[in-house]
Amino acid sequence: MSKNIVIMSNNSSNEDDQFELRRGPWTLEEDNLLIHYISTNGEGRWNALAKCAGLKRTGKSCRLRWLNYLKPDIKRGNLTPQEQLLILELHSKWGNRWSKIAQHLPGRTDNEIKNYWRTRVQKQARQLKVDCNSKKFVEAIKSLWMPRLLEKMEQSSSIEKHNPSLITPLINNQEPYDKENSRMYSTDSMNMLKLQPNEMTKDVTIYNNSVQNECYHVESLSQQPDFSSQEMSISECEVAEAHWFSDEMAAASLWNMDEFWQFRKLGDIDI
DNA sequence: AATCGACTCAACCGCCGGCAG
DNA sequence: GCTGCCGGCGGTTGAGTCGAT
Repeated sequence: MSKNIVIMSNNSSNEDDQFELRRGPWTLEEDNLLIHYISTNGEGRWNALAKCAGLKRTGKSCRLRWLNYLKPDIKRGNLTPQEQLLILELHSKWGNRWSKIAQHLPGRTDNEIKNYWRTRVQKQARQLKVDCNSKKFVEAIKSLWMPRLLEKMEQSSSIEKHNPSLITPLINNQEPYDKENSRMYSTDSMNMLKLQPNEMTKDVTIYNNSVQNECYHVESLSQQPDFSSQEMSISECEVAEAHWFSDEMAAASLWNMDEFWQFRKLGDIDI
């Protein structure tokens, strides 16, 4: 028997109560069944839905497939800088509360955000030999990576002003803000101004952050710092981070924004 | 062209809380 | 109050893909 089929039983001798339960990847036919059923009957009551729709899947599996893949408003493709920034912001606030974070990224699922965090963010933490939940890593994010994302956002909005057609519609569709107070999230430590949602793609008043004026002498640096030492102060950490940023191997995989880290210019960050 | 390792992400698993009986 | 069911959530897995050698 295929490992993707499980015989389910409720301990009854009645053969009608036994059925094959499918597992693994969904077929197009199953997708169509689920979509069609939900479009006519709505979602919810997933176990009953699975049976009524004629799907040999658990209710959980149906729910997951619908919420993470089939739902019409699911947004596909890479996370925008805005979305990445928001994830970093919200994660520093709430930790691994993926569903809560996902509520503030329309069209993005908790699963997607979780995967992003595990594959992109945690990878960087591993390379730095630092716990991704540590204060040092959070500081590195806030003092270096978030500003980079903001710069990219500003760059995008600047390009948009001159040639709006170049900007992906995804950016314009973002509503990354707290619905309760209709203000975009911001990082106090970055002195970033609070923005109205519709300001996201307009001129962004960029934070006051020393990183902007940081001098990276990249040619003289080759070693990745060891962030694991608990004695290292935050300021030392920042210096070490600046050194680490010169490591193209490490930098190239940051946030899936490879082009970000190809700078080799002394005294400036050449995006 | 073949192999191998790293990476991605859809899907599953286990746990927990809410709720109805 | 107890029990069982269900939905939701976070953690984990593994098949598929891609790039390097």
